[in-house]
Amino acid sequence: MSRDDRMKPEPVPDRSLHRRIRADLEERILSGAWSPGHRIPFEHELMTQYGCARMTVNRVLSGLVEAGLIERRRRAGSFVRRPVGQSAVLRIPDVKGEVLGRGETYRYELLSATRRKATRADHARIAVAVGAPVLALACRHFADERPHAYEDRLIALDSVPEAASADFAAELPGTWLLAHVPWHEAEHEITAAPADAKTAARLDVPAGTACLVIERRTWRSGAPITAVRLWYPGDRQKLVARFTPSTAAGPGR
Amino acid sequence: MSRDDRMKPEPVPDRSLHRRIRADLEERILSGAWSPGHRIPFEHELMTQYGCARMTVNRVLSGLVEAGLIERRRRAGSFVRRPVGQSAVLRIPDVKGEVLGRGETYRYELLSATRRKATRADHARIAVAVGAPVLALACRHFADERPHAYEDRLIALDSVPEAASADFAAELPGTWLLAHVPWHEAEHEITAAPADAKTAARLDVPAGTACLVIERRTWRSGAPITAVRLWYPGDRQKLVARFTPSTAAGPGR
DNA sequence: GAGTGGTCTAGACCACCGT
DNA sequence: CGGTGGTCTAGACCACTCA
Repeated sequence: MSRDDRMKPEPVPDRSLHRRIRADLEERILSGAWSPGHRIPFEHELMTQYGCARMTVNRVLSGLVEAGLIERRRRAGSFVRRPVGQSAVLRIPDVKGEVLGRGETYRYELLSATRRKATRADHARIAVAVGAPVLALACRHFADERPHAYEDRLIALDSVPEAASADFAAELPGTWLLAHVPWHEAEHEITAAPADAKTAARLDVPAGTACLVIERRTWRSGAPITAVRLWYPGDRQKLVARFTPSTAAGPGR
Repeated sequence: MSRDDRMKPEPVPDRSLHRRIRADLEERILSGAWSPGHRIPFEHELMTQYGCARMTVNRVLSGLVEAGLIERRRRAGSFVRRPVGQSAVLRIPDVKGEVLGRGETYRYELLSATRRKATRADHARIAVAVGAPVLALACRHFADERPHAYEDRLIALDSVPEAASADFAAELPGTWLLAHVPWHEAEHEITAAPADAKTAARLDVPAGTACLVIERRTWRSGAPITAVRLWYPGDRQKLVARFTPSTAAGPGR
């Protein structure tokens, strides 16, 4: 209404209208112009401002809710949320890709592959039934011919029986699993630990070296798939996580 | 059409219709019933299946795109995406909340607060102009009266001049900043490192102890706000990240 | 009671792209 | 060319909640 001609969707002036509205509102929130607690305009006000239907602004505002930037209360209005504590989107690196990405040569070595029955320790690690068949793998990742990471992996064969016949000397277990088990839920646990003698030897560092240890457990439809523990000498590996409010975890979702 | 009575939105049968459709589709994708590359039904097919308007299924499918679960191509259809490598939503714990959450007592101690001009090292750390005023803080967090974390923080006073007069002996710097600098972008860097002699003494652990080190840099509208480095004895702290495809980073967004 | 957001409809026009 | 998704409209009814 207030703008020139908004009857035709315009051949993407910058982007679509709802994207421009979204960007506008995000900018105001991120810059602090609208600080936490601020009540942002009602849908019908934004409707008038942008000369569009309510559905359009509603879609934008719903998106902001999902992104955790605002919260909405009936009868009251929409409000800028207080920054969500500290959450971040972390990229857990794919070892091979990460090494190659730094321009170093990559090599992978399978140290051992053992098929056995799950122990009590295995159960504690990944909740696979004690006695169920598992495949235990140990391998090393090299960057420029220096040991870069040591990988200790368990695969639940009940969930992924095909893994028993896969050739993990030729193919990376992680890659193979990703290709054979489409979607999954995962949990990552990140700690620092001193390398024990055996691990230190495998990584070619002094025993006790501070290592970054990433343990990843993977399920599919609740069934355990794999657990993998990656040891990186601390000075060799960094994890980087970026936080922007729009990537932050939403409210309760 | 195929369902009983879909004229009235029904008083939330389970949830709203679009949520149920969303859950249905997610389930099929997550379970692997629709594996990567699978073409999911066209909008008009879903429309018929659920007896709703195209706008409704479109909203669901757009959401799945944003969540990174599917990709859509005009004329071709919508397809299940290959799992995104390894990304996860990580909760960087608020030290105080995390300690209290475990039922331990929490105490905070400010060791030093120094106002000075930014050095070259400060610039490298947080890109504050050399010579600009900064506030350097050192503090300790105690859990059950044992040192739990050592915090080394830098605040750019050009960006947050009020920080100069804040009483950081009484209030946690992180909390204070969160309340005074509404939204921000942040970057986290997670590494493992052996504790140097000074840090080890502050944490009351032997020198060389493997520590989890989290460095967080925060900006607001591109201007540096603060950088904080947290040292946790490795056996004392774990970071946990959960990955579910719907929280995974989307395609290009 | 009145005003807000939550949801949904039944259309519509367009851009794009594969055949 | 035809069919797909991308976007938008102008309504509508409802639930909730505050005054």
